[in-house]
Amino acid sequence: MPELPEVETVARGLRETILGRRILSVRLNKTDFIDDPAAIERNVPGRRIEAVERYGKFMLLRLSSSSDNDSGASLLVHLGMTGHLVPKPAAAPSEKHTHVWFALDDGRELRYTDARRFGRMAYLAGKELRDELQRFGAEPLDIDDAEFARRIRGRRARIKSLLLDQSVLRGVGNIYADESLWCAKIHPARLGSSLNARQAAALRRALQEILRKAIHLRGSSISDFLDAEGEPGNYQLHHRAYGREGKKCHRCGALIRRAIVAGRSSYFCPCCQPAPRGARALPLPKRVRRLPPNWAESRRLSAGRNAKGGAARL
DNA sequence: CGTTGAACCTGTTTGC
DNA sequence: TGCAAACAGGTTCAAC
Repeated sequence: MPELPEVETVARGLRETILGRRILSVRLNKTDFIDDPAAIERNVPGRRIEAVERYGKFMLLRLSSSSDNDSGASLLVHLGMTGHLVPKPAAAPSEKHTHVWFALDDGRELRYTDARRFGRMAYLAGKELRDELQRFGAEPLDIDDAEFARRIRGRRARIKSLLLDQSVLRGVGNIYADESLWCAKIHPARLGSSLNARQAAALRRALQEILRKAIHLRGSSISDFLDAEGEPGNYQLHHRAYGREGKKCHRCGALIRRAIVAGRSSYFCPCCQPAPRGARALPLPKRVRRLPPNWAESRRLSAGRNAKGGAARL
């Protein structure tokens, strides 16, 4: 589910709702997605949430230091594909697949729910934390043309693979990789080293514009993304490539195609995004893929929220 | 270096 | 209708 814009949306929401709260206690259900469950039970209770930051697709809950050398001690939360982190009144019934409850000092609980448990949670401080964060690449919203070109044009891997590689850029996932490649008219199977400076610059610009706009619209809700208020995002209404196999390209009218690149479904316009040698799209399916279950619901909410601009059609 | 496929786990959609 | 296969926005690891 969550890529950079979705995680940013959740982080902003939490910043407004739980900043400054003290965590009184922790309750755990399944723990196979937690690095060291005992470390959380031991270190988190009694701490205050002093900041909520996003780092790539991670959320960092910065905790007040309890004593010694644990300054900057943080709770790292990665939502995986189906994770939700939402504060609820302690009396509210817990959703299915809730695995962590942080009791707050105001009668609420910050709850982590994750059906697939592809997420990750860890308590990290000091060098452990620094080492963990160091593994990741540049922040996509901050990177400049020179740095972007350095990280992309020197590589022989496919551009799609590079965009998804968290040690190259932190926070880009399948949706925003495809959307920015469509916008910059670059085929996902192109090699990083095959892009000229102009194309790299166009891609960096497309990526940043799309991420900013997606954050503005509170992320994309394809099936089950919900922000920290339990609301879906609206950016899925602006997708130009992702999930649009067999539909018309908004630029040229050709039918959007799908191919597996870097092991992931990749959507592109065969006309605007010319394929490198050997890259082939999958045959178009007989029937267009069905819309995700809460599409109508998302559209309804977006209609209310963005009253002015007729929401783009899928 | 880079690619591919499998694995982690559950829910939903698709295809026969 | 029913059931099995395919698929899902993520990451990691082994094997080649």
